[in-house]
Amino acid sequence: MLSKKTKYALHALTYLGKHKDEKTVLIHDIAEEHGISHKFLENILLELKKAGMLGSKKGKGGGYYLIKEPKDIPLSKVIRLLDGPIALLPCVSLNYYEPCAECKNEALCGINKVMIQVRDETLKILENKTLEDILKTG
Amino acid sequence: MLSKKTKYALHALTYLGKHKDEKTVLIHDIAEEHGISHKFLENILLELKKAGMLGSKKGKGGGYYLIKEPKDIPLSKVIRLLDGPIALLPCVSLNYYEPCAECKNEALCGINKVMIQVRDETLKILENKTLEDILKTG
DNA sequence: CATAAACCCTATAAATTAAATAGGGTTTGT
DNA sequence: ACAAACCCTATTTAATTTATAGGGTTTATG
Repeated sequence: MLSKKTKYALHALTYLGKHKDEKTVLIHDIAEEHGISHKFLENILLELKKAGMLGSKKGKGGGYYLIKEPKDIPLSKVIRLLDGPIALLPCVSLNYYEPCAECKNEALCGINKVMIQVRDETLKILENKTLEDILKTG
Repeated sequence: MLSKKTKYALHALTYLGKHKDEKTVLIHDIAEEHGISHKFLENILLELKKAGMLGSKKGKGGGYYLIKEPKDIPLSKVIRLLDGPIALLPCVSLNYYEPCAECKNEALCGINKVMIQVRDETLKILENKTLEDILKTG
């Protein structure tokens, strides 16, 4: 399951996508709309900003805004950023690889092999679903 | 990512699959092979047994054994049993449904809609990969 | 140019979940 | 009878997630 961080991030991105015509959107408004803690959401928006998905404007009248087209924000990117690996095991993660302690020889491990296949097929799904899909479906 | 419980369960099932010709296999042997705590693994094997994937024989000379064909043990079943939902959000889980607190109207939620699609495609993968795939690939 | 609005940043605390341990009970082959 | 091995439940520990706290910096506006 996705963490609340990722879930909140998706809600925030959706909110920003729906208010694309406005210059900026306040943290406060997103937090209130979904009943999320303002401060918790703030941390999440900062991470999204650092990752290059959002822009922001400081000072009075400031706020956040999307700096990418919704179709260019795949779920895989949001999930990786806030939740970490998409792979089911560390030994098959592309971005967060670590060997598995209980596995003596990865090259001979059938679990490893199958999980690589699962990872590749899962990635196909999560790289193809984007914020645009969320916006048009909602 | 999968919990250690699920990972250990997969290793145990794989071990049992590889030793299908022997009548029973000891917890101890599986635990030692993979450097897993005997007691922790014991709890996992009990769960697998209650779920109907394993049989066991008590007393001296006893142990565990597979009671299903490896092809009839899909990853989805093992993951659901030990890790819970496969869906990425509680509001789209088939087996562990719960509404999302931050979502006012599920019927109008684009995140919900997209996650249903992700769930269905993910299930296709995890229901089709079975212990047999692990055994033949290893 | 003072003020208030709003984002920026880091650290810490609280809550929850996962992982491991403990300790005995029951069954069964020899 | 005895020891090997599974069975069961509860508790403890560790790790992670979630949330809070507290100030810092920037900027529009009157």
